[in-house]
Amino acid sequence: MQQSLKTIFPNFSNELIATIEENGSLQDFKAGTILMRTGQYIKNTVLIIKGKIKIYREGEDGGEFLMYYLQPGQACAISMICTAKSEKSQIMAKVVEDVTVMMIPLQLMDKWMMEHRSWYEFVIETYRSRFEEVLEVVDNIAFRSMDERLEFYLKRHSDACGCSEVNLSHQEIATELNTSREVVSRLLKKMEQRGLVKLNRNQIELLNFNH
Amino acid sequence: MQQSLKTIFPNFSNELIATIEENGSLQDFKAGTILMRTGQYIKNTVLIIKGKIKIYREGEDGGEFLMYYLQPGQACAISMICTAKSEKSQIMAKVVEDVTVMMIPLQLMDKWMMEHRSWYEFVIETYRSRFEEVLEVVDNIAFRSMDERLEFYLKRHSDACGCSEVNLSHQEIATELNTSREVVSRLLKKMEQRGLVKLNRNQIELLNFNH
DNA sequence: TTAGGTCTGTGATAAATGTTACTGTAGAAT
DNA sequence: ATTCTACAGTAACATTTATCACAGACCTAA
Repeated sequence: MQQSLKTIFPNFSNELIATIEENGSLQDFKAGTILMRTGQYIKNTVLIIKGKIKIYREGEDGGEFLMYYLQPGQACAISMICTAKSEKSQIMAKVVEDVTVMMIPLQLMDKWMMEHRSWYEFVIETYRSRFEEVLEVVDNIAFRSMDERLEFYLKRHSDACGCSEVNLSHQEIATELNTSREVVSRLLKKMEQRGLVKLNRNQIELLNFNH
Repeated sequence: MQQSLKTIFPNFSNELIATIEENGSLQDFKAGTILMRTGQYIKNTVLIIKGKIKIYREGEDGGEFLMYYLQPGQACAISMICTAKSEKSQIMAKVVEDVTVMMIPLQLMDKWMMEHRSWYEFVIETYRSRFEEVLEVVDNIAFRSMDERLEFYLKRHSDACGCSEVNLSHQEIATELNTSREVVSRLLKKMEQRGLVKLNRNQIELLNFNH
């Protein structure tokens, strides 16, 4: 286990890894599990060991707007930010591929900041990269039209899963972009005509996404 | 001066305040100054002592999308996040009301995190509140239509300036919402008919904004 | 006063997106 | 095989937003 933690978080010092193993608790969750809901109080910082998580912003009307993915070696920035004051979560986290996570009680998160340089740097880097990712999300919805956003969405999905097939229904995609299924269907059809994708049932093959 | 810094940043310890005064440099900028451009390297962390700054996300086509305001007692989260690694700025900062800022060299920002508990807490709280603010921006553009976004924009402006007059042209508002002047004019006209505002040249009076 | 600029209002039109309604197809369940 | 359901395609239409065109109001500078 020590070996694998070190592999996933190569920048952590050995003492930090030992401390994490001593104090953290390893937990598994199945795909589909909601790890965190908007408005819930946060009690742990979450490190992703294995699997994938999607982070959503929820609208009042029940929309689930996709913000970004969390992958092994990453951590939930919101959980880090909020733990300090045990604030409510501003986002919703859903497991999309069976995960193993390391749960770290909030008091330790704060304590380690002072004791472990590598933890401090990890936290700062997590803040930075998540902030940038959210800024990119703002770019997309503020400056781009739906067809560009759809392309970006598909590209990001393929980056995250490391494959060129998207196994999602048009409805699921529409929900995560906060638009309607018909719009997604139409735009995908146009992309197929442009030779960018091949459409099958419950699957979209990405063809020329070598941006 | 010590007195006034303590007033603006009440949570800072006395030692921290003394250290800031010793190492920081106080600078004034006129309204209209661009304090930071997208892509510039960041060399300082910026604390706002007096005045107001607007933070924008710039689009490739020259759009200037308003993210949030910075006010006395606050700091630029981006400058804090980026200084650690001397990264490029992802945003543009414009002075909208003559400011006095305290510039803090990036090495100190990092050093103080370990030495001053009140600085550490301030930085974490800055991250948290800015992150939340950006999430609210995402909400607006992802879930709301232009008329709601315009109302929110006006409300935020009046909150920031503490008055109920918005001295901006329709064109300026349109730019910051990334829409066109005509749309803003029309929506404002409708709001006037609903009794929410009174329209004058270069000025919008907010009437029933007691949300 | 006149000329030129900026700001605002508004109609006409275009384009993008959202909504409704209906169809057919594939696969699962019976 | 039949039925049921989720999924996908698409036409028709509504709404929202963007663009183009133009006119009048106001301000400033000559």
